[in-house]
Amino acid sequence: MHQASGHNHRRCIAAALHSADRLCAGSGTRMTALRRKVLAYVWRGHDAVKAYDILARLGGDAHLAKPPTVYRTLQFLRAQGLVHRLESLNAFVGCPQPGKPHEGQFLICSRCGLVREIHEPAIADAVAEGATAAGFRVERQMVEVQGLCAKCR
Amino acid sequence: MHQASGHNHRRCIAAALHSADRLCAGSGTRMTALRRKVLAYVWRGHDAVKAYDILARLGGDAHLAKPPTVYRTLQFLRAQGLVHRLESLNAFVGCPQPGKPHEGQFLICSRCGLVREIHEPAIADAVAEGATAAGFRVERQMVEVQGLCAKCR
DNA sequence: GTCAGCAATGTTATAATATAGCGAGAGTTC
DNA sequence: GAACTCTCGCTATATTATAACATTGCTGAC
Ligand SMILES: [Zn+2]
Ligand SMILES: [Zn+2]
Ligand SMILES: [Zn+2]
Ligand SMILES: [Zn+2]
Repeated sequence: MHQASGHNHRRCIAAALHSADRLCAGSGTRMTALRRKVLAYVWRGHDAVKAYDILARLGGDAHLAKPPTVYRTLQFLRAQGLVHRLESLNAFVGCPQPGKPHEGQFLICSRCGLVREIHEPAIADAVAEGATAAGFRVERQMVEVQGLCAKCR
Repeated sequence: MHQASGHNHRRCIAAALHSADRLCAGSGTRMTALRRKVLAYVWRGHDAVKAYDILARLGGDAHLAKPPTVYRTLQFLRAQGLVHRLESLNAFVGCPQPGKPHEGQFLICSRCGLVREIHEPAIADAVAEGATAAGFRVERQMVEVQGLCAKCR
C-alpha cells in the first residue's frame, strides 16, 4: 500500500465515502454496506488495488466472498464514477473527484505504486484532435503513464 | 478479422515480414519459422489478435502449441518493436512502422475492431507536459482511444 | 567435422483475472 | 402483505498469463 506521507489519509477515505453517499442519494441507487466496505478498501491508500486483494479482504471477514461479488461491486462503483479501472495494471483506484464525468489521465509510479489522477484538458484535446484527424469519433480515452513520482525520482 | 477494403493486404503482410527480417539481421537475433508464423498471423488483418487465438491457430497445425510458446514469441516480437500490446483489450497488433522506438497512440474501432496506430507529437508532448507538471518522470505512455472509425461512424 | 555453448522451443503445471447463469434474500411500493 | 426490483450468494467455467525445467538445434571455436 502506498500511503502518501504528510497528509491525513482518514480524510481521503471519509471524503470518498461521503461522496459515495451523496452520489447514490442523487442517482437513486443504494450505498450498501458491501459497497461501502469495498470502496473503503480501494481507498486504503493511493495506489491501485487488485480485485482479488479485495476478495481476500472480504473473505478474511469470515464471509468468504466469491469473485462475482467483488466484480459486481466494482462495476457499480465504476458506474457511479467512484472508482476507475487502470487497464495497464488490471487494477482499480478510487477517483478523488467523483461526481462529474471526466476524461482522467493516470500517472503510475513504477517504484512505489502511487497513482495520481490528473485532468489536463490539453491532453484530452490533443488526443481528440489526433483521433479526429484520423477520421475517428472518440468514445473513450485511456491515458496511463508509467514513470516515477516526485518522491521516487 | 478486419480487412480494410481498398488495399492489397498481402503487401501489408509482406512488408511486416520483410521489416522483421531486416530488424533481426540488424540486431543479431533470429527470425525463426515460429516467429514468422506468429507475426504473419498477427497481420492477418488490421485488428487486434488475442494470444489464445494465435495459440489455436498454431495448434491447428497439429503441433498443439502451449501458451508459453505464444507468449514468448509475442514478447520477442514486442521487444523488436514489431508488435504492440493493447492494454485495454489484452490483445496484440502489428506495428506498421517498426524499427524506430516510438510513442504510438492507438485508435480502436469499437464496432469493426480496426486498430489504427498514429504518432502525434502533440499528444506525446501534452502527456509529457502534464506528467512533468505533476512531478512525474515519464517512462512509458499508453494512449488508447475507443471509438468509431471513419467507415463505421 | 565436432563439440561446447547458447538460443529457441517444448512441456507440465499453476497462477491470476474475469464472467455466465441462476437462486435466495432484502428493501420498496402499492 | 403481495408484487416488484435491486442486491447479494453461489457454482461453475472462461480467459489471460507465467514459473520452472527439459529438450532441441543452431553456431562458432578448434
Ligand atoms: Zn490519502
Ligand atoms: Zn476520476
Ligand atoms: Zn492491410
Ligand atoms: Zn508502432
